[in-house]
Amino acid sequence: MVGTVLADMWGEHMETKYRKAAASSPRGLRPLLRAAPFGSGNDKGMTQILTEKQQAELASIATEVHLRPRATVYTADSSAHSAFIVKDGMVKAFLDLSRGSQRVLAFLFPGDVFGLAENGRYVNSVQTVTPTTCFKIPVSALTEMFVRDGELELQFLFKMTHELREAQRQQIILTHRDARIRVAMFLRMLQRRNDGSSHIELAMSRLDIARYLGLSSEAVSRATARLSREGIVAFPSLRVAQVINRSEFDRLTRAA
Amino acid sequence: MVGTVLADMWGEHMETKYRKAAASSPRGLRPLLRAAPFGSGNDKGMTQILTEKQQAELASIATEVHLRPRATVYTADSSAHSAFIVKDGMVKAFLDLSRGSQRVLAFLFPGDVFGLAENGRYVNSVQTVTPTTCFKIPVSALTEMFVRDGELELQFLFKMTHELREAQRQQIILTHRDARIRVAMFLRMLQRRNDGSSHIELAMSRLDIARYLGLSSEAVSRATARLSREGIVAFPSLRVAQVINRSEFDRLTRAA
DNA sequence: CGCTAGATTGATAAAGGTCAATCATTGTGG
DNA sequence: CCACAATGATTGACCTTTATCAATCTAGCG
Repeated sequence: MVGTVLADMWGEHMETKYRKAAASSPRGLRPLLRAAPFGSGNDKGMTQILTEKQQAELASIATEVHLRPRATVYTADSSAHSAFIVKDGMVKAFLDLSRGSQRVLAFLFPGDVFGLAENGRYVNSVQTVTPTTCFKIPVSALTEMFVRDGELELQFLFKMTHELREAQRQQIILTHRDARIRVAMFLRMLQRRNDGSSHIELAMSRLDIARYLGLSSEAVSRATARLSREGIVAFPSLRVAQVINRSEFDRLTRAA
Repeated sequence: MVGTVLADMWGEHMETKYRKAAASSPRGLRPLLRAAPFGSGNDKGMTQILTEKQQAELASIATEVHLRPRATVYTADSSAHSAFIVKDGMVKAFLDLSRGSQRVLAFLFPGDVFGLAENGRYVNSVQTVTPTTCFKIPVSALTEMFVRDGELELQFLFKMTHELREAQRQQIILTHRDARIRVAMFLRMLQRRNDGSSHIELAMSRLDIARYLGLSSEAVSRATARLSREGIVAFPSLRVAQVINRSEFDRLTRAA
């Protein structure tokens, strides 16, 4: 039954490749989680929070899934059997609203978790944006492991708390009327995701950015054009942003 | 040290009353959590998810805190030592932005958790709206308990996942341009919180609603006036809403 | 090298923000 | 108990900004 459902979603045209995660080389292919703990650790900000042992534990019940761009991982309301951790690439969580419009709720990067359902149903849909590798973990095995290993479970609690913060930051962005500010804050979010460099890779389309920021794609275009014209952010190509005027950029995005 | 910080926030003018939760009568005074589990339970939707034993465990490390309206529970960026569960009443989580404006991120009702920090700092501020009783739980004791009792921890994982969904629903609301729809969706959210009755109690001010919906208070006024004029929702008093035209109300709020 | 989906730019109209004034409600003090 | 003060809510006028529609341009990709 599970196989049937998965076959529907990851049909033959997807060219997905499965592999036991545990069978991989011990280091690079294990699940990682990016989040911040409750208490005050030595280092501030997000870091990898799993121990080697926890990674190995997870790997023992995880499967690696390789997906090409724009592949559907799952759709909202479908029966939920697995959770996922992004290993490499980028996916978007979204909902299709009534009249064909789409709202992007989150972009998920390596170390992010998605697919933790409610009442056995996924609450939103997830599609890949770039070529993506995910760890796929049966929810039943995961919850069993949680009960046995409270430390591992705690890492997931940190992670979900962290994702809640991200969603709340997104709320802040969405309440700003000015499209220029929304786009700038969005770029700052991507910047934080990476190393904080002024060079920002935009893996998603302008339309997906618009869907994420609650704007029309035209408004996003005009906002980027204006940021460029004002010498705050340069866009050397469609998929690259470069912060030019750091202080002005900070001023724009320092609304919170 | 903890006492010092708390004294700053809950000073003598607050008239707060402390009481060991465990010393209370066994039933009604224990912490409850409202959320949905990952898997498919028998009943859909939110329910109380803690067992009697788990409630007792929590109660053993919790303190009851009574707060009057508009009392500050904690402020953003302050040192975080305790998490909270709303027992009775209602609080708001918010952030004060640069030029005096305020964004309300969430309203928290009985069974909701707040105060799970990141890196030892609260990420937003929390104030009571109505007279409120909270269970106050030291984070250190809570995390220790988590490691011992994976089942209890799992309930908190459910809860935080559920709060993430709430935040994402809020994102959907915020992306709608029409103020009337935002207000209607907000009312529907409150409706779901309670028993789903067409009679909706509004504990918060219009201004707080505006801050939550990313609107001006004028826009909220106009939206409620229009809903009333159109015979969709009646407002018999400032703090009560009554859904009149159910089908039209559903149509407006059935954007997702 | 042309094709197609995505991105940009322009013009128009609708909707909410803002400023200002009035009304209502709550809480206080006489 | 009432009057008044103060805060919150509502309404109106005007203005800014974005959604929308439409046309053009660009970048990948076969």
